[in-house]
Amino acid sequence: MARPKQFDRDEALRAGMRVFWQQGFAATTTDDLAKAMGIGRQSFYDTYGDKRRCYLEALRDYARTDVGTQIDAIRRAPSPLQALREMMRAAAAGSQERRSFGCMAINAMAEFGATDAEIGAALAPAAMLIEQSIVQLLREAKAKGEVAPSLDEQQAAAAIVCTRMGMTVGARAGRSPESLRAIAEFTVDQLAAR
Amino acid sequence: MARPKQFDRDEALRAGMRVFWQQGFAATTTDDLAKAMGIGRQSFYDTYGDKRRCYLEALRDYARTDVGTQIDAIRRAPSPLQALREMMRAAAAGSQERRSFGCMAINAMAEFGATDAEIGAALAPAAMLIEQSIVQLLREAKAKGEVAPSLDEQQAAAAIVCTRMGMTVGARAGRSPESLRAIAEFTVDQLAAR
DNA sequence: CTAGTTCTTGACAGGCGTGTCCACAACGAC
DNA sequence: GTCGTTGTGGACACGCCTGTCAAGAACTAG
Repeated sequence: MARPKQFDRDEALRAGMRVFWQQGFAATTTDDLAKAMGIGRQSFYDTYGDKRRCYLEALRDYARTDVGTQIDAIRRAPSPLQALREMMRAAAAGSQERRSFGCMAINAMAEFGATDAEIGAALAPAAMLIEQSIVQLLREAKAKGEVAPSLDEQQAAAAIVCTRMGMTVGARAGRSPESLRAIAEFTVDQLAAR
Repeated sequence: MARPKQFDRDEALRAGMRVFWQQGFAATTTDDLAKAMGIGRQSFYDTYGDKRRCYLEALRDYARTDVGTQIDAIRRAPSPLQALREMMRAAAAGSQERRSFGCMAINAMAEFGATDAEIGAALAPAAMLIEQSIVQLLREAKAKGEVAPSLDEQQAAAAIVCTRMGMTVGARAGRSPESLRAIAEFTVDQLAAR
């Protein structure tokens, strides 16, 4: 063994993640990253490989954390529909700054489209998991009579995911938290059984 | 008068627009643009100023055209709800390639967020117009009894806009046209009076 | 046909960004 | 304390990208 790193690898990665998240991949320079991470150029390359690998690692980490947070929130909710409501409300919550970041995964989709296989592979599992969780939630909601028995869970889940994505893009573009909140309530109310 | 330009200004701009649209601002080089436009470097700078101005001009043109197309489609529809349906279906239509482009305005929001005032100003009117058109559509739908009288048009319109944005991002990320189509139908069916 | 203006083409300057090299410093093991 | 190993900081090479320059070609007006 020899000299240990003077910074925490994961902590620095999270700092870099925020820069990528806000600015996107192409607009971010390695200088931006090293500065934000509080480390030197060489340490950056030694630790993360290069800009792209660092981005991919940050993106994977983001996706994992983000999904984890959402799944946790679902578990804590008292009922399936309430879980859904919290999930939608979350897109309207947080500080102005936090909302202006949007979602790193969505920003990545917009920046790269489906052209980049590695990035697609980093995002697909998370997207799948979220959507499947919502399907599951809707099944339970149906069993409890919280939504109409005729509801197609797959379709509904896909639509909800899209609405949430759109809310996040809207948040990044500056849509007001009141409006976002109203959208969240409206979307869930629409699902509620009548 | 002297030597006229050997290319059509608007046509070349549209070619450049497609490059920006697909790759985003930061990832596009002036060489990419000139090549795609079929013009020389100097002609590019003479005609459009610089990269950023060209982007702004393309974005404004995109927004205007896109809004125009959607408004036209609304006018042609036989009923308000049908107009809405067509609008949502449109996000699922087109070739694989076309869908993989997503929407340039949404890509711009994701790339720049609300930080860039000029870009925000280029997008805001179009976003407003679309959303207001949907509000109007919903009012008419309500008058005709196509949707429930209790519907809040503002909230509903905002939610629909978000869903549509999310569909477009999904399309860019590779979501299947069948799934997109199903989301479109589901969203409009949810609105229909019961 | 001539003159004046504008477009076009290729080259180029300057700056920025990425990734590497190297010398030195710091640390752990013995 | 010494040695071997590993992190750090500064400098640097190289390429790419943006925006400009200059010279020549093309066109219109008169």
